[in-house]
Amino acid sequence: MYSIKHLQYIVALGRAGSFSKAAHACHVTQSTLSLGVKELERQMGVTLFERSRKNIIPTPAGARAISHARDIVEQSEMLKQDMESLTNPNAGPLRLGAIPTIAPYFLPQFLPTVEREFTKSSVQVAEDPTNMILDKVQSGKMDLGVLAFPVNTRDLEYKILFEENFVLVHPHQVKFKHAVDVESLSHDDLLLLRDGHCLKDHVLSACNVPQVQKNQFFEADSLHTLLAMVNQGYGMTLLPKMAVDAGITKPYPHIEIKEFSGDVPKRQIGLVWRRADVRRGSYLNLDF
Amino acid sequence: MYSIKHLQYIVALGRAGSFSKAAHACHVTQSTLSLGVKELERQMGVTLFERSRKNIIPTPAGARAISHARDIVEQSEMLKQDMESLTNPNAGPLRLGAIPTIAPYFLPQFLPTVEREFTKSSVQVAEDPTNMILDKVQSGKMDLGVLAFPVNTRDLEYKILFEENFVLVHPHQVKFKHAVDVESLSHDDLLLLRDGHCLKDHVLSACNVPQVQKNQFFEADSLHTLLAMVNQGYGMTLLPKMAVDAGITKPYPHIEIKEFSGDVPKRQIGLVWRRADVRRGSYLNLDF
DNA sequence: TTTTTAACATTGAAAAAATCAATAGTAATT
DNA sequence: AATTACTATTGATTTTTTCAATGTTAAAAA
Repeated sequence: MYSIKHLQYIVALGRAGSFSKAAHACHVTQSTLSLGVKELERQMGVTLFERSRKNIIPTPAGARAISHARDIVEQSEMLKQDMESLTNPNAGPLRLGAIPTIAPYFLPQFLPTVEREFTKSSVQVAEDPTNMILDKVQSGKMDLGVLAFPVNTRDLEYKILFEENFVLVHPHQVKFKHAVDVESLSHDDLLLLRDGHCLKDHVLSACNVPQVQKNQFFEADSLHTLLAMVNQGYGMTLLPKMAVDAGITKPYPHIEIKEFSGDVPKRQIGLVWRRADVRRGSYLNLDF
Repeated sequence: MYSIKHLQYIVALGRAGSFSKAAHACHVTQSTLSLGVKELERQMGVTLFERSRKNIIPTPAGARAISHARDIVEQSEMLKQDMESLTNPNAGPLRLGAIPTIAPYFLPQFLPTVEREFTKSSVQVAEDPTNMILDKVQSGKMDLGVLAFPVNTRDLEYKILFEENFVLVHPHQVKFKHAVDVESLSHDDLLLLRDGHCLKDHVLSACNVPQVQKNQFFEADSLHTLLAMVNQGYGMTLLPKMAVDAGITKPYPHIEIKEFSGDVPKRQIGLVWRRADVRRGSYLNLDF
């Protein structure tokens, strides 16, 4: 493989038309440049320059080589500049992923914080289910995941940002006289998301229902579907308070919200990333 | 300056996702590749890869670097291939120049010979006066010149191809009873090309006219102008026989051609090139 | 837990390459 | 014939590259 230094030599020699001048331009001695050019000619198996006392003229092959060499040297300069602009490890795009039951309500509030920490980065956001996020972060296709905990983070590092309370969402006609307690809820009336959504697991766990016991027929794929069902009186569900605060229940007139008393069911929202990520320190700085 | 070899290492590492696999792909040991990548990171002042046992993932800067590196390595491969296709020194364009009083009549016959010798080259032809050709050949802007001799070839090498006789071109009304002799010509009736055309010098020299003596009023810039004047009866001129054979006098009805007897005036046609030109050997092969 | 395995990092020695200063050689010029 | 202005070559020195062997570490297996 050729040496970029040698390629610089022939570019300079083509420009200067003299070994000594070219050597001076390259800040090396004439013998060094002579040897460098000779070595390139040996490697290429081609004479690159006609030598005479008067002037040094590229052969046809030399002219081609110089033109290639110019490109290569230029690209190498660009690479150098590019790297200089990236000495801050926080430079470069930050690929962020969040689960669907968090993204719409949490990200609008959280992104400004992220952008404050990553001023040199463009933030790219993707919405994916928990396992997809874990896969992508682990494989390097994504940098930072926003997840609901508890979750098995495999060998990723994580940080809890805050706790998120659940609230009860029930149809108008169902009446609760006083405060509601998790224990008093009928498990059979619970409407839940489809398998794979971590919200389902977290709700079941919050209500102390063993995963195996529940085998319900109805499975929604989004909170809106869930709410529409509640609105029709088919049952009730637990929602993250944050989603309710964001107004997700507004379109459903027959719905009522009730906060839990006593042992409030909750889940945690947090971040995951690769332990070895160069931006690890900045992830740890992120708070909410 | 970065080493292309090292750039190959990071491309391979980005592809393989493992130091040992990348090292194997590059036919070096793992430690060599590790050191190479480390050295690049030192030179760039940036961490290029997240290292962990599981997988090696490019940092944002690393991804940029790899993309540049791929380009550079690829260009270097192209350069190598290009040079391999040019190991024959006769490859590459052959830039040929001929003087205007030769080009139209001689080149059509001569070019096939040239192309037989330079099968790997495209031949580029330019028409220039003698001194321009000498300048261009000397400075490397042109490779091979076709000139009329004698001429001062400076430090260029040359080769005579053949001798070219002059013929007399005179108006119809001027009668020559027998054979014409150079000595018998009236110098005052000679029509000549403008200064700078070597044909003028050669004709004058062929007719034994000292350069200083002639100070004529009329100076043409092409053979056609000259012939038109002869056709009108303004005088006579000498033309290369080759031009006449090519039919240059056909359009002029009042013109007559007469070959010289005795000491026929003539000039030589030949080639010039730089002594150091890699294709010198092939130039010497050219014959006519 | 302990062992094993499969990585990457580090080390030290040896080989290869790059560099320079000095010198030789060579056309062209004085 | 001497001088000048080049490029080529040489030999010593320094730097770089490379490898084999070893160290280290985290995950997987026993």
